[in-house]
Amino acid sequence: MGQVCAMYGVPGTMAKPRINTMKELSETIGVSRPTLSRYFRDPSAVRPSTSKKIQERLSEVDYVYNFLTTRQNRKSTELIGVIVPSYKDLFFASLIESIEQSARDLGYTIITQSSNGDTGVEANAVRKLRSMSVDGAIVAPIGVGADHDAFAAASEDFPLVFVDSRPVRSMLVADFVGTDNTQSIGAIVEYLCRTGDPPVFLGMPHLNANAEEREHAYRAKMLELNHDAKAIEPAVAGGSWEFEAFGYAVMDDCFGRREFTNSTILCANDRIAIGAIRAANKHGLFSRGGIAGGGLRIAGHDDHPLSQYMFPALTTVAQDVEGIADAAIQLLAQRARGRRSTETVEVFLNAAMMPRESA
Amino acid sequence: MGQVCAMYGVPGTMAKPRINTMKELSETIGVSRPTLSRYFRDPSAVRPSTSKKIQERLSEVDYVYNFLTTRQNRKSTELIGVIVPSYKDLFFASLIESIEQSARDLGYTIITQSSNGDTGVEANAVRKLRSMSVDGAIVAPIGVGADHDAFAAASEDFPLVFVDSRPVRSMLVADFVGTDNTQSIGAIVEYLCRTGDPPVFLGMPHLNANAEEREHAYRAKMLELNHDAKAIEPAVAGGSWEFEAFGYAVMDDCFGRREFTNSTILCANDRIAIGAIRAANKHGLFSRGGIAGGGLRIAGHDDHPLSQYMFPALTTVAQDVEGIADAAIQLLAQRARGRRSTETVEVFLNAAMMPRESA
DNA sequence: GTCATATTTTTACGCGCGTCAAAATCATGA
DNA sequence: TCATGATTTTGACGCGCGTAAAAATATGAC
Repeated sequence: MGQVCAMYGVPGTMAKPRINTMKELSETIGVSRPTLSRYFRDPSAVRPSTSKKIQERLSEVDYVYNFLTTRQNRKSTELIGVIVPSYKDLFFASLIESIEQSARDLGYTIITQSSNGDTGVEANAVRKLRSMSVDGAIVAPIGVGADHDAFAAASEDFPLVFVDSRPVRSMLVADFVGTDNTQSIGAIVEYLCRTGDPPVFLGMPHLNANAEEREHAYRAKMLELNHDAKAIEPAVAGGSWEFEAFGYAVMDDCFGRREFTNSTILCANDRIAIGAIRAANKHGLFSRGGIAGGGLRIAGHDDHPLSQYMFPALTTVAQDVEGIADAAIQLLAQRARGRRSTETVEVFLNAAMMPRESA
Repeated sequence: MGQVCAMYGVPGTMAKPRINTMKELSETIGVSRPTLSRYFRDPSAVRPSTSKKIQERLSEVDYVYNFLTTRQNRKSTELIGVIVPSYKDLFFASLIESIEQSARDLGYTIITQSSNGDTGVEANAVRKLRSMSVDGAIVAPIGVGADHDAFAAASEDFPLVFVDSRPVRSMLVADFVGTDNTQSIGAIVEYLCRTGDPPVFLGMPHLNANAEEREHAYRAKMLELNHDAKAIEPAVAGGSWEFEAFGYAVMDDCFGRREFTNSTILCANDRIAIGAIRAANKHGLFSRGGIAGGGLRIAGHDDHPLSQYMFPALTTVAQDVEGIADAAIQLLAQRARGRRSTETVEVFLNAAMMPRESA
C-alpha cells in the first residue's frame, strides 16, 4: 500500500520520451508528416532507407498512434463488431477467441458485446456498432423476438454475417456461417443407432433457429433409419439460456418418475447434456463405472470444452469453431473490400463425431 | 438462398430517412448544431420545449451519432479497456459479463481483449488501449513474465486497476480489486478441517500471484489450526492455462499410485478441481453415490458456474464476481473524474462458502 | 409592455490525421 | 554531368463533432 516510487516506471528503466502527435513525431524524426502517414499504412510504401530511418527513431521514443482519429477519415475503420448472447457459454467463448485470432491476423480490431439473451440489449449493441462505423459485424443472434429494424438498418451500413444460428423468420439478407445441423445431428444419430438403442431427443428451449433445426434433423435422420422419433416433453419452462439448469430439471423430473432411465438421450447441446448427466448421476443411473453398459446413454452437441471432463465423459459432435470464425471473418473482409457479389452466401461446416464414454 | 426482396428492410416497414451528420440533422430538425450537441451530452441542458421537439423529430429519422468523432475531442472518451488471460474460463467470462453490466450503467463502453496467456499479446493489448485513449483499464494480468514497460507507460496515460490477481513483483503503482485469498482459503480450510480430515493442497501452475498467495494462505491457516500443511508435488509440468487438464493429469498420476485416494484435497481453483474430480471418478473413488462418505474429498475455489453440475457437486468458495466488477468500474470512474487522491487502493472482497457434495 | 435572465443561434476555431496536388529533392544510369 | 523517374516535402483542405464567445432571441415576472 503506497509505494514511495512514483508513477514513472521502474527505477533503472529510463522511460522513453513521450510523443503525442504525428506532427510532433515527424519533427523529432526528421521526415514529413505525410510520409509518416504513408509509412504507417504500409512501410513498403516509402523508400527502404526512409523506412529504416523511421523504424530506428521510432524505437527510441514512446509514440502510439491515435486510434480514434486514424479511423475517422479512412474509408475503412478496420473494426469488426461481434455480438453473442452470452459470454458465460464456453461455445461462444471459444468462438470469440477464434474470431479475435482470425481478425488479428487480418489487422482487424474486434468490438465484442454480449446481448445477454435480451433482444433489447441486442438491438442497442447493433446500434452501437452502427455508430462506430464498423466494417462489418458477426452476430450470434438470440433469434426469437429480435428487433428486425435494428438489423435491417445495420445491414444497410455494413455487411452482416450471422453465425451459430440463423435469424428466425427474417427477410433480412445477410450471410450465414455455421454448422450444418443436418450433417452434425445426422452423424450422431447414426452413431447412436449403430452402437445401441435409437435415441430420444431432448431439445433446447426455442430461443433460436437451432432449436427447431436440430429437432428437425433428428426426426429426419430417424425416419431415414426407420426408427420412431421421440422428443422428450419438457416438464419445466425453458425460456432462459441456463441450459444446464434446464437439462437437469427436465431429466431429474423424468428420472424421478423412472422414465427414460434406460434410454439413449440425444441432447440438443452439450450444456443441456451436462445438466442431464448430473441428473442421471444423482439418480445413480451411471453408477457402473460411468461407462455406459447398455443402459442409459446421453449424448450432446457442440464439443463444449468441459464435456470431456464430465463423468462419464460426454459423447458429442464437435463444431468446427475455428472454421466458423475464420469463414466469418474472411467473408466480411471480402465484402468490405467490395469483392463478392451482392448475392448472400450460406456456409455450412461439418461437425466431427467425438465418441467418448457417455454413449 | 437469394431472396427477391432487396436490402431495404421488410416490406411494410417503411425505413426512416437516413441522416448522416449532426449538421444535416440540425437542419431537418430546426435547431442549431451546437444546441443538438448539448442535447446529446445532456438532454436537460436545453429548454424542455426544445428537448421535447428534438426528441420527437429524432424518432422520425434514422440518425446514429458518430462514435469515433464524438470521442475525439472530449476530455473523456468514456471507453474502458478490459484484458483477461482467456475467454474460455468461466470465471473470467463471468467477470466480463459483470463488468459490461456495471459499465453500461455508467455510460461506459467496454473494449475487451484476451491476452491468451501470452505476455506479448498482453502487451500489445495494453498498447492498443493506449492508442484508443481509454479512460481506464481493468486487467486480469497473466502475471509471470509480464511486459512491465507496457504497463508502466499505460499507467501514465490512464488509471489502471488490476483484478483477480496482483501483478507479480511489480513496482507499478496501480489499484487492485480482488478476493482476499487469506479469507477465502481460510474459510474453506476451516470448513474442511471441521468436517473431516485436514486438506492437502493442490496448487495451480505458477502463472500469477494467486498461485503463491493461495498456497501461502493455506499454509497459514493450517498452521493456525495446528495441522501439518502438505502440498501435492505435481508430477506434470504446469505451464499452461489448461487447468482442467493439469488437475486431471496430476491426480490421475497420484491415484494411479494409490496416493491421496483417501484424502481431502483442496484445489487452488475450481477448474483444477474439475480435472481432479474427473480423475477420481475414473479411478472409481467416488462410486458410493458421489457423496463423500468419509473417504476422498475434493474442494475448489471460485464457484465456477459449472461446479454445481459436477458429480459430486463441487464444494467451493464463491468469489464475489459482481462485487469485483462493480468496485473496479467505480474506482476507474472516480479516478477518471479526478476524485480520489493519487494514493493507490487495494480492495479485498470476501468469498462465501459453498458447501456441496464433494467435501 | 418592459426589463432581466435564460436559451439559442452564429461564427469560428480546433482535434489528429487522411489525402491530394504541386513543387522540390533524390537516386540512378547513360 | 545531366536527364528522368521515383520519392519526399510543402501546403492546404476535409472529416464530424466539441467548444467557446458574442450576438440574437425567447421567457417570465412585474
